[in-house]
Amino acid sequence: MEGSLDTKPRWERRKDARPEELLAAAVDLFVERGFASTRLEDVARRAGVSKGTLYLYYENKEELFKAVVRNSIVRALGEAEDSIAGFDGHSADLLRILIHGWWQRLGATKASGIIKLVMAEAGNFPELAQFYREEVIDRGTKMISSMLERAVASGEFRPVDVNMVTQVIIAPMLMLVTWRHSVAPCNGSELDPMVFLDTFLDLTLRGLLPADNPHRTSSA
Amino acid sequence: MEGSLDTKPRWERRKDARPEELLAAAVDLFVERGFASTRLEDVARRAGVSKGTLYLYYENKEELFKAVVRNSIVRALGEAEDSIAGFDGHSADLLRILIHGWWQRLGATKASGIIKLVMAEAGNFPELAQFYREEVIDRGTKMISSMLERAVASGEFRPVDVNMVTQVIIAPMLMLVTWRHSVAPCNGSELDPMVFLDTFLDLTLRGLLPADNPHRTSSA
Amino acid sequence: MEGSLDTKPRWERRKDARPEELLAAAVDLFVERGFASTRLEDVARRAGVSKGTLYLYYENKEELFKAVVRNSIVRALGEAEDSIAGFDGHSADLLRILIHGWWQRLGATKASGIIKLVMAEAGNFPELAQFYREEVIDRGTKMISSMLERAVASGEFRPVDVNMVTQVIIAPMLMLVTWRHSVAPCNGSELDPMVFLDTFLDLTLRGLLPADNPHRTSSA
Amino acid sequence: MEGSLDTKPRWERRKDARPEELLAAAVDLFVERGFASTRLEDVARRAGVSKGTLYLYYENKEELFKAVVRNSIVRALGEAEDSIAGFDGHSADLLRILIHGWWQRLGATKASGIIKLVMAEAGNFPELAQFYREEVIDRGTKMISSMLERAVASGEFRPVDVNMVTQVIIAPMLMLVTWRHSVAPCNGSELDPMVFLDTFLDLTLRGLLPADNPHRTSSA
DNA sequence: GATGAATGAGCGTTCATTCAT
DNA sequence: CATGAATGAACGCTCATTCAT
Repeated sequence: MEGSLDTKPRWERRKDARPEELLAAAVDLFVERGFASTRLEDVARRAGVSKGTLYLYYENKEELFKAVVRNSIVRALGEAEDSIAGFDGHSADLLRILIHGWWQRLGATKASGIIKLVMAEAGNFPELAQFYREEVIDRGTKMISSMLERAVASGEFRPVDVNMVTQVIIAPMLMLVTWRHSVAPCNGSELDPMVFLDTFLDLTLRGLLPADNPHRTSSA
Repeated sequence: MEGSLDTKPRWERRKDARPEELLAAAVDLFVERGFASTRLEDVARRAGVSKGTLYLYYENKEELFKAVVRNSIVRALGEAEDSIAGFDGHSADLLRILIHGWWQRLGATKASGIIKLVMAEAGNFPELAQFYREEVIDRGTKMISSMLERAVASGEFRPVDVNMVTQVIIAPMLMLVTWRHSVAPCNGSELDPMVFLDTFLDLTLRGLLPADNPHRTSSA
Repeated sequence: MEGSLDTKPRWERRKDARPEELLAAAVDLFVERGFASTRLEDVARRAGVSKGTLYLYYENKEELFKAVVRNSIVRALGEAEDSIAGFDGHSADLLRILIHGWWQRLGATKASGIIKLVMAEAGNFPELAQFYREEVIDRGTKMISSMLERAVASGEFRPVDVNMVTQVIIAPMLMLVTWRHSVAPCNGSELDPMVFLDTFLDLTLRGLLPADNPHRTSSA
Repeated sequence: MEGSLDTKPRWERRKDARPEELLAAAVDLFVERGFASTRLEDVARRAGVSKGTLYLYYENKEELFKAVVRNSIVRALGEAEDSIAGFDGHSADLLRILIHGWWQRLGATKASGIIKLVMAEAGNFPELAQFYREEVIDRGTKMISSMLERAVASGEFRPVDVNMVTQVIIAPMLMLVTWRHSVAPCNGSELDPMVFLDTFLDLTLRGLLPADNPHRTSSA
């Protein structure tokens, strides 16, 4: 029964897999070496193909990088948006879910290195900076802002400066990423991400929720 | 009176100034473009000398970078060490002085971009990473740790896990740098550094000082 | 009645048509972009086949180009030879027929771009140059020369330096092609080909025909 | 006395010579192989330098080509303009001087291959096409047109369609170039350029000059 | 026969580094 | 000391050609 679902010749099945294989190799190297210092030939070799093959799937280095971003960060953003849309409960719990989901889907994965990389190198590659701003920053910011607005409007959260709080929420995630990829490797220091995020959540929710709200503790 | 301090002919003073001029040009460009993307020709041009001259003073790109680091971060570290050695007062005040001094001498200056740069690119340049670890990280860590140890030994601070607290103290400084150079430019967001650092100091000292210690408030 | 002429199944007729379709696509692109700059992938795509298929019909790029030349210029040359062989009249009229036929079958068609292309690029592709010399230049020259010799021998034309006159006859045709493909597009200038060719014919025949020959005017 | 005029160190004299050496190598190869097929490494090697050196003098391949054009065709155009400005005589003689000057300064030199090259390849390099149109075609056309206008206004030449005649004058020069670089090498044929140009001049001037003008014959 | 994925040699361009002057 | 011309290795990208299916 399963075999009947895939009647393609082997090389065609390979072709379907290629983009994924190339992206996998690309994330690894981009994270290891940064955008500028990653050689496409190395990406190709790590994916087990020749340099030319890479160009069958991605127009150039920047497009490859965009694909990596779309395949990790943008995808996770979409999933987060979906989980917001489908969520039916208190916004405090939604915020907890988002932050934890971010950690599991991005923060803890190799892809988080991409976030650090963009912070480090976007300045030198204006087209990438624009792409990242449009497809990640703007969209992510909007997602959190509108969630906050809804929560404020419904009275779940106290009236706050939504844009400011959005920044406050994003900050510790970037912090964690910086830590993992820049500080820890230089430093050997430890920082338990879950403890850090939960501390942050408790603190922030204490500020966002109206007084004496039972959602204050994560055990709620 | 002034002339007696510098009897060299002008061109020789110029010669003595060269390294400084080169370093000034180099910081600017390293901070603007990162290590890999900075072209030595641009550094030389900005310093008003030829490319070859640069090599008279610095063996190669990495040595130039090291010199930049020594001239800013390492120098500031030395000054901090001196101010510790010469300090005669309560360790809580010393910590305040160190943090504020860091902000004034490094955090608020262009050189803070170097810190971010190292976090971003050190991975690609192992020799730089090693240099930075030895001359900045290890030394800075040791400085803070020994200060803490002394304070704990003297009873000024409660007994704490010194290594852990060292990390806790370093973190917000890195945070601030990351914010200024990576987040703010992508984000337009604001973060008042002094407020941030003071908040951190109050919070941390509250944890470090024995109960009911008058040094708890910065006005003490 | 029509069906009886072609009893093959449709796909097989398609197969027979492939070479023609490929050649058609190839002329277009060679003329548009030149030999070196034409990508075989584009030729294949324009013919509606895959790149690999092209290689089933033509060994490589040069062979494809040769086929294009054979299918246009060489074929026209053959037809011209036939029309000479089958011609029964005065050589002056034959020359008129040849020149006009050349214009209709080649000069006015896309294939004339191939002539220009050879003039422009043959230098870079020695094998093509040799092929073109053997199959076009030598043969065309011989055709005209022998026609002239016959006409001189028969007394239709005055005794002339046959090789020289051959060049004189070829020149305006190349001129016209150069004009259409190299000068006009840079220049917006016009040049009525028929007027040009007729002027040339009148002029040349005036020189070739014995005095007071009634064939001097094209209306004869 | 002469030595005192050149006190530069040898390598500096070399530097002054480099552009010329590079241009010389470049004309040769561009004419031999065309624009697209000429490898910059070959140009460099022929000039006796490394590939990188070429880029010290010319930003890229197109700029190198433009420099070649400026150094030959555009320069000759300027000289022609000067000789028009400084000319004091009958326009028929001026036209003769221009045509003969063109042959000596361009037509008979290697640079004439550049003209052919542009006709052949400009289509594939839009920026080059634009450059050539602006700096050569437009300027050259304007030069001839205004000369004709002046001659017509002064009554030296009969009233004619100036733009049309301009094309008529340019045509045989392009013809000659095509002949030398495209036809002759394929053909072994000969065409005495001076005879060709003089024939053209006599013919054209016969059409331009008022009846019974003594300037009709070049011996005038 | 037909496909199209894969290859790899080749070229334009950049830039840290050297060295004759 | 200072110069800046010269080098050459490196890398992004292209495309004719091959070959497993």
